[in-house]
Amino acid sequence: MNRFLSHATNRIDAKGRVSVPSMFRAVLARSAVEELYAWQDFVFPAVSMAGPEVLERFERMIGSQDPFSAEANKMSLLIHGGGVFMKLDGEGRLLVTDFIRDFAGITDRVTFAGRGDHFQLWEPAAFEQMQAQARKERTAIS
Amino acid sequence: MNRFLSHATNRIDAKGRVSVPSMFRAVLARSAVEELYAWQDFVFPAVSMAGPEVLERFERMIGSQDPFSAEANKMSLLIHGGGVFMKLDGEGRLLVTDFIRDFAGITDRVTFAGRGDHFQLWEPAAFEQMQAQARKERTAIS
DNA sequence: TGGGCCACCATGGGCGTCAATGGGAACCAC
DNA sequence: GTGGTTCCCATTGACGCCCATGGTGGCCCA
Repeated sequence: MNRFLSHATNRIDAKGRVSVPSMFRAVLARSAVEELYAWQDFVFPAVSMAGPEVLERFERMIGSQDPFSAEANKMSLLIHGGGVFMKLDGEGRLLVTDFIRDFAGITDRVTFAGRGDHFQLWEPAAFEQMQAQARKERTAIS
Repeated sequence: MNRFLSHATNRIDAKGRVSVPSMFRAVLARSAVEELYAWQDFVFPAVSMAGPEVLERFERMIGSQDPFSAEANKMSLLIHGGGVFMKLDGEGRLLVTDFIRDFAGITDRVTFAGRGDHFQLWEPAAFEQMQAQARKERTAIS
C-alpha cells in the first residue's frame, strides 16, 4: 500500500515553510526518496511532487518521439522548464518558493493531496472546488 | 453470507473515537482485512469503507484511461485525494478525523450503514432522511 | 422456568510518543 | 553586512497502545 492517499491542509510559517504530512513522508521514506521532483501540473493549478523516477519516465516518453516534433518540444518545455528538484529539511518541511506560490495561487496555507504515485500542493479553496466539481461530473464510478 | 448488513448508531467519545459495530468487524475479520480503505462517497454525504481491493478496482478504472486527460485526473482526485487508509484500534474503534467529520457533517454520533460489499458512516439524521426518501421514491416507482 | 453467571460489546481514560509548528543561531552568497 | 537558508532545539496538542468499567444478552443449571 505504498501510495499517496488522502489530503490535509497545513499552515505556512513565517519563514515560508510547510510540513509535508507525515503520511506522505512515510511513503517517500519507504521508497528511499531523498530528492523530490516537483513540476507544475499539466491539468490542474497545482504543483505535483514525486521521486526522480517520475522525471525519468517523462523523459523516456519524450525520447520515444521525434525530437524535432512540436509535441516533444512542448513536453520538454513542461517537464524541464516547469520542473525543479526540492528537498525537505530535517523536520520534513519544504520551502514554499514563488515557483509553487505563483503557479498554485498559494498564500498562507497549503493543501496536500495524494494522487497515488505522487502528491500535489493546492491552494485550499481551489482544491475543495475542483474536488466538488469532479464529484458532480462523476460518471460511471460507484 | 459475508456481507455488510443493517445499520447502527454509536457515540463518538471525548477522544474522537467510535466503535465499529461488531457485526461489521466480524465481516472484516472473515475477509482478513487489516487496513480499511475509506473514501468520500461519490453520491452521498457519507464516508464509505471497505478492504483495499476496492481501491485497486478504482485504480484499474483509471489505468484504462489517458493519464493526461482531465477525466482521469479528476477521478484520481476523488479516489486518491478523497481516500485514505485507516485502521482500527485494539478495541475495534476508529478515529473520526476531520476527513470524515467535515465531509459527512458528523459531530457526536455516527450511523454505520451496511452496503453489501462495504459500509458507510453517516450523520444519523442525514441517514434517516436519505433512507426515508429512497423508500418513498421506490414505492412511487412500483 | 427462574435465577444467576459469564462473555462480549460499547465506552472511558492514562500515558508515552510523534507530528506540526515556532523560533534561535550558524552559514553562505552576493 | 544583508537577506535568505539550513541545522538545531523547544513546545504543545494529537494520536496510538493499553487497561478498566458498565451494561446487556445469552446460556447453563438447578
